[in-house]
Amino acid sequence: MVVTRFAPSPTGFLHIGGLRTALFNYLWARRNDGEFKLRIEDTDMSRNSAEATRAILEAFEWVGMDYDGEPIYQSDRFDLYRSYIIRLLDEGKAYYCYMSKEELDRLREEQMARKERPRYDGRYRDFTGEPPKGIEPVVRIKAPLEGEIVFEDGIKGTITISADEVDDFIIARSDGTPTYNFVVAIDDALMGITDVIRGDDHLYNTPKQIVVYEALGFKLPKFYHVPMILGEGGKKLSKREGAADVMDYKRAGYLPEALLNFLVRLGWSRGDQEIFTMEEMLEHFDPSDINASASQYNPDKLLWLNAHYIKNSSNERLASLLEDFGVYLLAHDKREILLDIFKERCKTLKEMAEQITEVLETPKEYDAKAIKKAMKGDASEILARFGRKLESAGELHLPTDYHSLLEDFVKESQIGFGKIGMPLRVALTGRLGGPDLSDMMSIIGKKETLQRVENFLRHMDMNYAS
RNA sequence: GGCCCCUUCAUCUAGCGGUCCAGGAUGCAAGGUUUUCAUCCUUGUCACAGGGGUUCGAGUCCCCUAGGGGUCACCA
Repeated sequence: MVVTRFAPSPTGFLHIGGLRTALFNYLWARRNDGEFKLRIEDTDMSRNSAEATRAILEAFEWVGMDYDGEPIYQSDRFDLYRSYIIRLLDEGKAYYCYMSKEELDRLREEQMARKERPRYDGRYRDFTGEPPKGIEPVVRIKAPLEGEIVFEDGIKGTITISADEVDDFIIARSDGTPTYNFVVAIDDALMGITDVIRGDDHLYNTPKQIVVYEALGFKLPKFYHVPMILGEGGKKLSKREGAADVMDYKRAGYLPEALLNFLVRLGWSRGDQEIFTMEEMLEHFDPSDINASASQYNPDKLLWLNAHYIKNSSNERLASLLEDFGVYLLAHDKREILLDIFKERCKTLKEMAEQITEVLETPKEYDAKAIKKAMKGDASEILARFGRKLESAGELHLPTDYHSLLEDFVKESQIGFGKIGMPLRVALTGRLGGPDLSDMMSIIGKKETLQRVENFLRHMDMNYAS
């Protein structure tokens, strides 16, 4: 049985690095019919917030990842941690250290002055005398004095760290509260976590946690330290790149499956495959295939994937998603045409909403450059003539109806398509570019088309009359 | 700075000693399709960080150098 966990500290929103780690854990657990658990690391009472926890849960819900059981809050488990501290104290595997913060600071300064690594010197490790008065002691665990701490990392291979890199670190503060490396080891062991997949910024915590595991006689899980996601240029991921809230991606019009697909391919691959459905990820993901080197955030690829998933979404889903962006299409009679057209051309839902709105609304202004290009010579006249033809035509509904009308017009007038195409385009949207003219006319209807032609001709008269 | 980890196109990556004059994808460029823009299709551009070994043979193994990242709390 594989049991994994995601263990964020609720100090802010969930960013994509965290989401990727969560995804890896989720996939590996689900692939093995195991369990994926959530643990909130809130031992530092001054820094955590309930709001942050809610934000993390919200992000999970958006991308569709579920976890087993209820989230575990470390703040609920202080008594448990306390009992293990007492046990280690009783067994002589941990001890009270009466060194004050000031003394410790002084020691560190001296060590740094001597160009040594700041490190607790173990002065209370075997202390048996009378403890100094007026000091609330911390509890330190006895780390090995010599030798090496060696463990197998499923991604990076054998990691060897010299014992003198690991000092007798504090497991309980002077106020009695337990510290991070201690509680992580206990919780992982007690929760039955078999595979720890986490960011490689935790690589150096692992030997410390191993000290705890061994002192308590717990079985070690497998460790996988996933390289970080770097920003563009190979530097730390910045807020405007991917360090922002995962929910910002929703607000920017990304589909959750696009984000997940993007993230799973950052550091992991399967041959040449780029597109992965959740089912395919579930079928193939293995943390031991994760690359040992860091990867960079690549917004272009995310956009490409998002465009791909938009194209392959049902119109019904898109219509309902678009409501978050102020576009209400569920009851629109030309909904299918509209969505068929725009899902082919947009990279985000937000962009789609903007472009749909542009077509649905009468242009408020006309691009001067477009006019210059489209309205040469007798363009106004041609457009007016097209208007009259449209008016006198009968009932028109489908894009093909409008298309034949346009074709007839071009033939009768003995002009190229561009002669009417460009002016009509500016009349309809205010600029050059955009969807097929027949499609647009069909969507907005005959009446609105005529109205826009008329509006535009009036605009030309008023501003460009010669 | 000490320690640990990493190093294939601009970017994500394939490659697990010969099948690699290094493959795919994104980006970029050109062409085609289209009434325009976008999509789409085709083609092209672009890499084994450097230097030593090991080996009949190295992108693949080892060492060194350089570069990058991480970490050194009574934070998590």
